[in-house]
Amino acid sequence: MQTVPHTVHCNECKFRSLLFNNLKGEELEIFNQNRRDLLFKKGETIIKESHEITEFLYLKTGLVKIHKMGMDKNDHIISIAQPLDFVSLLSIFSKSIFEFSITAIEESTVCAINIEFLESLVKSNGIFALDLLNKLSTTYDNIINTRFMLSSKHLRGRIAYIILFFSNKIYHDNKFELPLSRKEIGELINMTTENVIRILSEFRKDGIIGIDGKTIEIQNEEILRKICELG
Amino acid sequence: MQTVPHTVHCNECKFRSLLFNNLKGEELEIFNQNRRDLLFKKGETIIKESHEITEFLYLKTGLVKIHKMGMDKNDHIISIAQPLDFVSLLSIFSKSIFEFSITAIEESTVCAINIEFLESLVKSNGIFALDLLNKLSTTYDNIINTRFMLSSKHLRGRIAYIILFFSNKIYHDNKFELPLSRKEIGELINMTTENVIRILSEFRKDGIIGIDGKTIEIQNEEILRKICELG
DNA sequence: CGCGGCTTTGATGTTCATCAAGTAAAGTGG
DNA sequence: CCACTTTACTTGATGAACATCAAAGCCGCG
Repeated sequence: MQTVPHTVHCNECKFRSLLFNNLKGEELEIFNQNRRDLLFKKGETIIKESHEITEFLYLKTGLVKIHKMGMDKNDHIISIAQPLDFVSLLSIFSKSIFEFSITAIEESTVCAINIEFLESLVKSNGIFALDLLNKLSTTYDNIINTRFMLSSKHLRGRIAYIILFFSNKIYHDNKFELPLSRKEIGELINMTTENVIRILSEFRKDGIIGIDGKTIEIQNEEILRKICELG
Repeated sequence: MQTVPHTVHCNECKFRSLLFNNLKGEELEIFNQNRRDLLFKKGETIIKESHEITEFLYLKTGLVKIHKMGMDKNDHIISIAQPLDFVSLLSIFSKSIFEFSITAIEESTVCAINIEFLESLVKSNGIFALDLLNKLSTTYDNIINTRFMLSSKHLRGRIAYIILFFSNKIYHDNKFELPLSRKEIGELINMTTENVIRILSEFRKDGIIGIDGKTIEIQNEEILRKICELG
């Protein structure tokens, strides 16, 4: 991790519209003084579960995984987050320690805001509070709905889902490089590494996708969608 | 469903300490005018998913299930909520329609507050907003953590968990009446009705629990805990 | 009284995890 | 830079966990 100089004042930040649009003048000035920018390389830990919460972080560029160690001592990935998802919002207002770990799966930059300052802002600016409630609720709903949907699918459906997820939601391209290892994909959609590989190979043999190492190319999105929906 | 007369003014409400402790005098008076009490019998629908959100509801007495229809056209129970869990808080700030259904599984009374009034309160009272954020975050965290834990357990572990859940968290008694059918238990912990029955019988044969219709009595909590933790 | 829903048990088959074993790739130290 | 270790990837064989199917008893309700 590396602290980087503020490239832009909050005034000019393109993420301002996200949540901080209602902050004006002096408020935004103080805001700018209570934040710092951080840079994480691929694989670096951004937040470690059970550590104390002192800052609220949000992702400006990159890609991260939200994960947690299960009782089986294996790691489980709860969600993948990209910019505009408010990654560390989770559990920030409910506990004094983080419930989840967050790790960069691509080089990521993060804006960190002092948590006490954020709380004082909620108290003094009602519209900001409402925006925050809205964003928080949406983030959680998405996680619950996704896990809910995945849990009623078979292996093939889950693999299809995750390929479509990276293609449509993250990279917006039929061809992309998987940011996760086969093992991590298993941790994300609840299956063994062997079966991740097996089903990817199966899809390749059936001409649904092309595989070259970590590069995936969707060759038949129609079928992939059907497998995702029915499987 | 039945609208019942206000039994007590918000001033005297024992649930005030939950969330509304910071409302004083006039604020609380207006609050009292913007709410109504509702009574639901066992089995009645409190909230239907995809319906418009006009009120924020919270449970004063009884027990409810939060559930949702899956793509498999089967119902899935996401969580069981009792008084002090803020049932309809979920998705209230993120969408204009409910994401989930809520159904009474025991006779329940609910306090309903106009949603626009609640929003105006968030805007004008920062401490109330912070309390709400806190409660919302806790509610969601609990759901995610519970589902997370259940998903890594085998059938026996899940059944053990649910028996302990009702015994320790809901009824505070070794002997209790299940508020759910075998089918609903399956919907809650993701297994078929037949397997719910099979494993309950197994536990009975092993002398871990006693079963008489819907009445369950825990006979060996030690073992049940071990099955829950290891299974 | 009979119908539908809930419960129970057994038999069967599918899905998936585990085990084993080998290849490829990627880091590590001399 | 090359031997060495480790980590990631891949495929097949086996068995366990679990869903599905079938059949029958039970109970509440119109």
